[in-house]
Amino acid sequence: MPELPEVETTRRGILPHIKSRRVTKIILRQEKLRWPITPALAKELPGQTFRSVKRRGKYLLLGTDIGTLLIHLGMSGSLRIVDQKRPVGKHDHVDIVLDDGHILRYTDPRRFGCMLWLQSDIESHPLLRSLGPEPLGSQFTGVHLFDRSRKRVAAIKSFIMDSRIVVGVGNIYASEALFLSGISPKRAAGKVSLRRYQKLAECIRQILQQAIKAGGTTLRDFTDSNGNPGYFKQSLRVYGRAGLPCMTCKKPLKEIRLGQRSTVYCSTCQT
DNA sequence: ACTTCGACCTGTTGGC
DNA sequence: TGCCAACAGGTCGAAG
Repeated sequence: MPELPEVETTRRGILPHIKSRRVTKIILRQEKLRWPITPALAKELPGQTFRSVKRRGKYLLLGTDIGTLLIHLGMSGSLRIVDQKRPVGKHDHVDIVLDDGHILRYTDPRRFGCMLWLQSDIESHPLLRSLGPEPLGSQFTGVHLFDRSRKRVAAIKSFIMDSRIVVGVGNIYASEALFLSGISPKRAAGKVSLRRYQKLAECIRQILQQAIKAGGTTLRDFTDSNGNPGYFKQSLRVYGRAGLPCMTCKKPLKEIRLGQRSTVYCSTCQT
């Protein structure tokens, strides 16, 4: 489900509801996520007040005075603000009950997400330590992509989806950004010119910003923290459009697999 | 250091 | 209608 725009949409949605709110209790219905939810989390979070709600790549970082709650939504996770009367669904694994009676509810059918309690040096945590720059930050440039890609033979799509290179670019937006920049997803990362990487960096930034503005992409079930879908799906040019005409040249879009991910592109417009 | 691939899960879709 | 395989927005960690 969530790539960077969907995670950012979630962050913005929950921020006003949880900032400065104290956790009164936590209800664990299923602790087996990608990694198990630890007893330490259940023990230490109650009583704490959320001071900050940040994002690093696709990780959400909910800061308190004594630790940080790190949440990843995996492939199918979501966070919603609900009230206490809301019925509990099959995949509603965690409720974080707040002092105003609302609940921050974590739902995740596939359980690829995680919820970890971090104490001390967030930066050096193994999951965060090796992450590349934020695509919407000033560190992310065409020069950065060019420098990191020299001698690499992997397909450029796999390269830009590698979180050590740049965070937050998943299958949808990688496909879209490559279409916008006219680069074939199959091209070896190491054989792309600086000029083209500058264009690509610009397109990645642009597509992510537009998607955030639209509230993310809802394919089947993504909604923001209030239950509203995102409207970026209608702006997708290639993802999910295999066989349909290219919006530029009208030829049918092709579909291949790269790094086990389905990849749609235009073999005429992308070279 | 880089690349590939299996693994983790459930739900949906499409073919027969 | 049922069954089964394939696939889905992610990414870690082992192995080559």
